[in-house]
Amino acid sequence: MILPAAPDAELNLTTEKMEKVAFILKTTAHPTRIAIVQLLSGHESLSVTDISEKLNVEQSLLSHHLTGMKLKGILSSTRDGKNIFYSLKMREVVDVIQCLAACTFL
Amino acid sequence: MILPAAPDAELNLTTEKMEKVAFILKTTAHPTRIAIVQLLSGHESLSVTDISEKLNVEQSLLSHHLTGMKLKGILSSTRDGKNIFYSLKMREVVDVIQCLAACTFL
DNA sequence: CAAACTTATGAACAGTTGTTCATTTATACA
DNA sequence: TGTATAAATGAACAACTGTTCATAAGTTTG
Repeated sequence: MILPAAPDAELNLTTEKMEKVAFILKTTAHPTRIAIVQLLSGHESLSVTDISEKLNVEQSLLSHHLTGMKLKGILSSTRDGKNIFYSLKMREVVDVIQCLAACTFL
Repeated sequence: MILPAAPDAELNLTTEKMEKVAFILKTTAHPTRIAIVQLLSGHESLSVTDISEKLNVEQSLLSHHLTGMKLKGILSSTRDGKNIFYSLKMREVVDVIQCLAACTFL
């Protein structure tokens, strides 16, 4: 059973975990990548072309972002014919973004 | 009233908010800075020397991290005599780290 | 198989970030 | 006022990141 964190609980991470958390944060910390997460949070999966059109990001640049995020475990992909479909693998990042986005002062 | 996010809720952020979220994530995405947040989550405030000793980070480097985090609104500081005490201003980052840290696969 | 389409890759480059070191500023106290 | 202590600053530099461009690789269809 996973206990929900009490408000303002004291953190208690090992060095290793801090590095992993930093890694995930870093991987997500970019407007385009957040937009990708946001978009995929509302769709089971989308092709590169879909994402490129919806976000208005050029193919090559998007591909770099996508492959990076896949490499780091945030996304997964499968090919269907000519298309490659990406989907959210690490759904927790949605919660993280949600959490920060809920901050009234932003 | 702020509603808690439903599990796997769809994100819906404006471009501006995505940039702000990215900014916060980026500011936090570093093992030392996460360690700082962790440490301060358990103390009202700590001096630079306190933090330096507890985290084993050299004074100047720590100062760079601290002033950066303060500049970006994550920390605040007040002087008391020779010491400068830092404390957590944006407590939401604790929740963000908490959330990610709770991922079982980390 | 050639042409069209979709996505990935790699080189190149600018810009940013993390770190170290030396120096400076601010405060306390003898 | 001089010395000690605490923290900030700035220059310098290596490492990393984001972006563009040109090209390659995989797939479908004629």
